[in-house]
This record gives sequence, C-alpha cells and structure tokens, in this order.
Amino acid sequence: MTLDKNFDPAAIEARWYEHWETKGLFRPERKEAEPYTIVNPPPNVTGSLHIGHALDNTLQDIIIRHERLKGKDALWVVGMDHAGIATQMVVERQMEKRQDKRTNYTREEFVEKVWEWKEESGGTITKQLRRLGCSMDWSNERFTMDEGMNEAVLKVFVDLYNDGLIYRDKRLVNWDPALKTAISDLEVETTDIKGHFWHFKYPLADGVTLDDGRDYIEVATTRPETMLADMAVAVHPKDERYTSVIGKEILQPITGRRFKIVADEHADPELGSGAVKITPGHDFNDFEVGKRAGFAAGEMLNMLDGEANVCQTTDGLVPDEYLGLHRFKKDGVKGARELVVQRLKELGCLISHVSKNKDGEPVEHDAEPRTIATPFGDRGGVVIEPWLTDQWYVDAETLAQPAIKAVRDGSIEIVPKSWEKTWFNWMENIQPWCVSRQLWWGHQIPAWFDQEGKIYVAKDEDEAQAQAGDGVVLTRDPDVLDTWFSSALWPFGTLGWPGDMVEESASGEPVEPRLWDEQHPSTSSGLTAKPKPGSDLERHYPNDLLISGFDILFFWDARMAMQGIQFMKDVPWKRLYLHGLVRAEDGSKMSKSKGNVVDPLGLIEQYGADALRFFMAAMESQGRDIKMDDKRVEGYRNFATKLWNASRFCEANGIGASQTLVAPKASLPVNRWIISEVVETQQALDKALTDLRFDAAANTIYHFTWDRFCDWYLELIKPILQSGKDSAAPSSAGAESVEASISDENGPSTSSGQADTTKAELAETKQVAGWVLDQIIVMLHPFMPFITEELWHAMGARNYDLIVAKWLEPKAEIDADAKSEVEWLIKLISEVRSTKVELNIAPGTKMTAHVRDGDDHLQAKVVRQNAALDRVGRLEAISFDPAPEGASAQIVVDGATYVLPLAGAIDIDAEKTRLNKALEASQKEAKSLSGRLGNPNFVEKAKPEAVEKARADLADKEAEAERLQAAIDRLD
RNA sequence: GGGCGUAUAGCUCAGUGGUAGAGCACUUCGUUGACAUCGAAGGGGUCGGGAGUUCAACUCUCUCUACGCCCA
Repeated sequence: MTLDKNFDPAAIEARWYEHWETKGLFRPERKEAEPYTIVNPPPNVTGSLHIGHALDNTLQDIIIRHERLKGKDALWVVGMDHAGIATQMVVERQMEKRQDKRTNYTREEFVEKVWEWKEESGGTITKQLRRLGCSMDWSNERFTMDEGMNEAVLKVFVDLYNDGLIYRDKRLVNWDPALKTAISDLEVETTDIKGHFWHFKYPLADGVTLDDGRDYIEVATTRPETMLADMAVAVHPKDERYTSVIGKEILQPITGRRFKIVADEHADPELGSGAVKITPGHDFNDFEVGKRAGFAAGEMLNMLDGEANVCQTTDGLVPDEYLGLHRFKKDGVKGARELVVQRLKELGCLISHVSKNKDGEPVEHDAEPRTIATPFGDRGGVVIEPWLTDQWYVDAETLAQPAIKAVRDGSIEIVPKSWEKTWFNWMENIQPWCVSRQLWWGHQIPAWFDQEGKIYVAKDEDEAQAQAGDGVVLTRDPDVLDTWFSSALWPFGTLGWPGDMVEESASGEPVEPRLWDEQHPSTSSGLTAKPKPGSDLERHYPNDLLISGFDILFFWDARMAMQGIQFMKDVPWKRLYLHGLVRAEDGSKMSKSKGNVVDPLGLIEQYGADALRFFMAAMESQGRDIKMDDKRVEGYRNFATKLWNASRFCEANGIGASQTLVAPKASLPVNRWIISEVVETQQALDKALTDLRFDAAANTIYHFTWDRFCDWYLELIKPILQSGKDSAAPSSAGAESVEASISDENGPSTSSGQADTTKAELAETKQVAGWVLDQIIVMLHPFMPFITEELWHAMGARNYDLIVAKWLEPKAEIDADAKSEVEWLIKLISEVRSTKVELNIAPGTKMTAHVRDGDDHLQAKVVRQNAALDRVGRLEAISFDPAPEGASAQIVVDGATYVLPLAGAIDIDAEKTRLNKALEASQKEAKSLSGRLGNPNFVEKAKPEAVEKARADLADKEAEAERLQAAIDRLD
C-alpha cells in the first residue's frame, strides 16, 4: 500500500468510521478489564450538531479513546433526549402547515405521530456525531423515553412520592402562555426591557382619609392589568403616613372590589408612594404577602386563562369589556393593560408623570419610563405569567444536601475547581423543582385522581386501582414530566437500572428483585438494593467522568447528582469537567437569530474532522470560552498533512510498522535521543490527559511530531538512510563528501558518515524511526482518529486496528548523553544557519569549521555527527587545526568557538555587528545574574538550587561573552 | 445588589515566584525527491493601572479600571 501524494480527509473518514462501527470496536469485549465510563449528554432528538456539541463530544472522545488504548473496558454511553417541549413544537408546527392541529387528535394518536416523526426525522445528530469520529457505544443507544428509561422514571417518581420527596402543591408557577405549560425556574430567562411605571389613585372606602387629608392612596405598578385581580394594598407597618388607615378598605375603581389595606414589610417606604397594590394570584412577591395577609392559595383571585387572556374572577367583578382581552397589547391589538390605563385616566385616577423637555418646560405623560426586569420563557419566547395552578414539585432542597456534601468531601471532583462555588451557591439556595408539564409528549405522570380529588401514585393503573379500592373511578393526571427529570437518571438508567438491581437481606443473601414493593419500596423493606454482580450497572456506576458545558450545570449535572445519590447511594461520576462555550470569531455568542452560527459539518468538509477535533482540543484550556478561528483549524489540517508527508517519507525509505511495544535497542545518539523524546512526550501527554488539560495534551503531541520528529529527527537520519540507498544501488553521488574528514592527526580520523554507516546502524535507524512513527500515531489517535488509523494500516501489516491498539510502553530511560549531544548538534546547526543569513551567505553554501577550545569529547561528537553536520548543517569538514589567516565568521556554542573561514568577500562590519549583538545579549544576562548573586539577601535566603543555578548560568554566560569578545578582537 | 471569570506579541491564546512562549499574521530568503497545506532565518510584548508581601512578582495579596457570564 502506497500513500497518496495528497492527504484527503474526506476519502478516509467515512471508511474508517464504518469499519470501526461494524467491527464493534467502540466497545470491544473486555469483561476482565478495568471499566471506564462516560455518559454522553443526550442531545435533543430534534437537534442537529452545532459547534458546542463538536467541542463537548471531541473532548469526551479523546478521553474515551485514550482509556480504550490503555486497555480499559471503556464505555461511552450515547443516546438522545426526547426534548418534551421542543419535539412537541416541531410536530405541531408541521401540523400547522397542513392546517391541522394537535387537538384534532386524541392524545394517543398525537403521541403516535410524534413517535413516527422521531423514527423518520429525529436523531439527525447521531449521524453527525459519527462524522466527527465519536466512538460511542451505538450498540446500546438509548432514548430518554425508551422502555428501560420509562421504567426508571416511573420507579423514581413513585419512590420519591412515597418518600415524601415529590408532592403536589397549589402555588404560583412560571407559566408559559405561548406553550401553555408550566416551566421550571431554570427555564425562565430574565431580560431587561423598556417599560412603563404607572401611578394611580386608589380611593379609600367609607369616607376614610389619610392624615394629610387625601381620600386616596397612590399606588404604582408596571402591570396595571393585574388590577383586575387585586386583593389588597400593602404599606410598611412603620410607615407613619399610612398607619391610620391600616385595616381600612379600598374601593377599587374599575372592579368595584373592596379590599383591605394591610401592613407588610414587603412595602418599601422609600419606593414610590410607599404603598403597593397586591395581586397574590399573579405575582410571586404578592403571593407571599397574600399568604401573610391570611389568604389561602385557593382563595386567591385568578384573572387569566392559560393563554394569558382575561377571564372572570371567582367574585365575578371583572367588567365584561375586559373578558377575552389579552393581558397586554399583542399583534397590535390593545389588551387589558391598555384598557385599564384608559379607564383609570377617564375616572381621574391616573397620576401623570411630569418630565421636562429640552426647553425646561414641564411635559405630562401617562407613565414614567422604566427598565423592567422581565421574565421570558426560554423556549416559547414570551413573557412568563405567574399563574396559580396545581403542579408536582420535587423537594430539591432535601435531595441537594448529599450532592453538596459529595463535592465538599471530594467524592465528586469538579474541574475546573472554580465552579465549586457556583455549585454550592445554587444548591444551597435551591427552590422546589416544578416537574409537571402540560404537554402530551413525555413521561406521563403516574398519578391517578378519584372523584374526590384524592391522589394515588403507582407504577400503573392496576396498582393505583388497588390502592383506591374496587369501584372507585380513577382519572390519570394528564401531565408529563419535565424532560430533565428523565435525563437526570441517565448515568444509571442507561446501565440497566432498575432491572439490574438485586436486593440483599441483612445476611447478605441475594433475594429475588422486588422492584415494586407495594408498601414503601425503598424504605420499608429492610433490604438493601445493589447492582447485580458483573452487570454493567455494577461495573460502570459511578461513571468515571462527566464532561458537559457549564450551561447545563444546574439543568442536568446537578440533578444527576441529586438523583444518582438518592437512588444508587453513590455519586453518578467521580469527576465533573465543565467546559465553556464556543463563540463566534468576534467573541459574541453564536445564535441563529444573529446568523453567526458556524456549522461544524462545514468545517469538517473544509478541513477534515481530525483538524476540527484537534482545534477543539488545542483551544480547550480550563475556564475559558473558545473563540472560533478558521485559520487555526486550517493550521491543524496542515499538521495532519505534515504527518502524512512524514509517513510518506518513511514509507519511501523502507521504514514501516514496528514489531514491538518497547523501544528498539539503539546505539546511535540520534536514535537514543528520539527515543528519550518519546518517553518525555508520553509522560507529558499522560499527565495532561490525567489533569484534563486538553490544550497541553494537544500541544505536546503537536510539537513533538512537528518540531522534534519532522524538523530534526527525520533530517538528521537522512544521511544514514541515504547511505543505505547508495549501498543498495552504488553510485558516485556521495563521493564528494567522502573527502570531508577530521584533519586533526591526533584525533580519530574518519571519513564521512555515509561511508561509515554500517548495515546495523541503518537497520537500527529504520527500526527506531518506524517505532517512533508508531508512537506518534498511537499518541495522536485520540485527537485525530481518522488519519492515524489510516497511517497505522498504511505503514504495514497489523494484528489489530489502531482504535484497539495498545498505549505506549517504551520501557526506556531518558538518555542524558544522547540528549545533550543532539541538542548540541541542533544548536550548532541553527547557529550556522542564522550566521549565514546575517552575513548574506547563501544557505546552501558548504563551509569548513575550525574549532577553537575543542576537547576530546567534542572531537568524538564531531566524528559521530559528521554526516549530519555535513548534510543538515552544510559543514563539509570540521577541523581542529587553527583557522587560516583571513576573514571568517565565528560561532560560539557550548564553550567552543567555531571559525568559518570565508574565502570570498566577507562583510566584516556585518560580522562585527552580529558578534556584538550576541555579546551584548550575553553580557546583559551575565550582568543580571551577577547583580542577583551580588545581593547577599539572595545568596542567604533564596533556595540553594536557585543560587547554584544562577552561579552556573553566570559562569556559562561569562565564558560565552569572553569567547565572543575574543572573536571580535580577532576581526581587527 | 451578590458571585464568578478575563485583561500577556498585530490577532487568538498558553504560561511558571528566579533572564517572557505557541499558532496565525508580518519581513527576508529558499522548488538538489517527504512536505510550498512546505523549509530556513527574523522583527515584534515595560505580561491593564496602582499599592503591598518577598532576596526576587507576569506569577501571591489588596485596590482601581475595562469587558464578559451567572444569580437576585
């Protein structure tokens, strides 16, 4: 197999993905291996892959592939979320297009249609995740409404109810009039909008007046329409303006309703008139005031229907002209708000707001302009109405306590740690979680009502009937559960809970599972439920890691923690990694409405999935959002191409797949050096991945591959490989450099490295090069799975696919001698190159170097590296004899000076400038070091290592400066 | 109002109590067979302002400023 000249990602991606999936390689059978588990945040069934998914899933895939390579039983659970509201909306919208609607069908028919939609059009995203290369366990793909999850949801609901942790309550709820359902407080987004603040007169009844003689109380409101359901006016108990009227009554001008003036600390004397109207049925604060004033929730007046149109209150006092109006102006049609203002104005009850125009003249307005923090539904997009209804609530406060403790005691580690505070802050102030939704699509709540309204909660109707007794007519609660209620069970519901639980008696003997204990399943049986030994549930719960965006920390992560601990008696995952958002190039949030959404599939088509993945990893530093940058994705595409070409080079030189996991035995310094570099790279990479530093991990492998392997190692071994070719096909190509030799008579005399290369050295080099390339391919695989799998097979016959290959075990030490020798070589060659540029000498010019102050050790190195110095450094000969008289360039490297005689014209001034620049740099550093060492405090108080290092550095720099000075002097 | 985060090269971002780094962009040079999706060599930052701790601060503390996010 020969690699194509050009690397084309699209040509290999689909092929390898299908190969992995059909061979079942995403989850190979490894029952004996240590388990490793991640559950994927289930994307919405209606969703398609956006750039945030690309980030989130790339990170997970990197970890899971790494763990799989390390031999673990790596399980990445995948599935979809039924997305109650979103999905129902999609299907209803489709119906609208056909002039059809949900209510033309029975609930069963409609739900059936949603399932049909799901089968046909849902789950686009699962195909797209495959494009990204994600190695989830599709063979066990789940859905939050599948049978198993349904069983889990029912059990959780029933158990929580029996334990008093779910209850039904009548209170104000966040009502979305567009979707006609309750939503949880997390689904409300508060936005500042420009609004108005109206001031009205509320007449006092029965001829009562205030101390100042007025016969009305001034109240102000941003929502005049709620006036139709006012039940009180509140004043602060200590507000002397109003103490005399507390307990007296107001006669509401529009409805004619009479209600009391109550004392309540909610009224702020500093704000407006100090008196506030109270509408307990339509405002969260007023609800509390109303309760304190003695109104039961059931008595509170409601003036709006589910669409927020005005309806009659139970006291029948809302005038007919208001009935049916929307709460406020909608689609250009005036609503109750506008009419209330108009009528009050006509009645002389509106207090105008007076402002001054630009000429300083007073101008009257109906209302004062004001910015109002307004709640909007995150899905429906309309203003949320606090509405008095019966809903199901989860006692989140109780469930939160162990979740708080788990983070506090380290059972859950949150990465980055800075999110802990947010976790605690939210959990400690958590509100009851409203879990019922007035939808048809979702898990219908397992609760039945008899004709008296008594509640029976049970797993099914038969159970409920049994509880209620024969002959009682039961009606099932039509509502469904919040989608997050089911996704909160993901870490165990997907692993076989509750089916794979067994109960153990006190003696430890297993008992037949009794999942639906008729009394109190979880609390009264006296048995401990445990996962069945050997089951996925037992092996994979707790999960090892959860990776999610911080935006779903409360929605999902926190709720998983609560439910996981409650039902599994253990945390859902040991670590929680939170990443940021992917932002548009200008730093703004991507949104469809702004039209600045970047499509990850477009990037994949343009640059390849590997490049996009690498970008995500390289940009993911903890605690920061990622700004989209196409140029950078392009750069990582180039990186893939670079690796491709390096592999082609190897292939062309007979370098192929290595046969061993351990590093080959090597004698040549360059080979020993690169093996050491592999060892160091692996250490850095493993550490970065353990620390979840994706950026560090990506950069480590990037720089090793490009800067070390391609730029130096492959260049340095070219002479060796070349000689192999020459000997295979003898030619005179290398004859010229055979002349290059060490001319010191006392030193070891040698001809060029090419001639000197033995078969053994060539074989060793090929082996090492092949081995190193393999290590790169393995280390890079979690980041760039496609190109690496392709190269893995292209480089030779393999016993297994790369995705299930073995992680590195070089079993090699870091070779300090080889390291220092090759580093010297690189430094010398680099210096020669930059000297040439500065002296305007053509880069290809071959030169001879004369060494000053060289010792035996250096001579030996020069001999060993002769071929590389010649081919890569363009130093055709290195002599230990003094340089001939005449102009020359001089280089100082590691305690020796290399004099490069220049036969032709040399720009002495340019060389002087160059040397002086280097001298200044050395002197500057030496000065700084000697200054520090001259400070007695430093020598006394600093760490001894620091002092030692400073001394050593100073000696080096001073010596270097001396040599440079000497070199300059020789130019004169 | 409370909380969190960020300010480092033209841009996007790493970074460590002990002489500032990467990618891109920029400048110059380079097609002798892995790679022009490339190679070689460069230029460029008083690490947001101020104060403090320390022998030593880009790094720790405080404060100010600017921006962003979350909660109320």
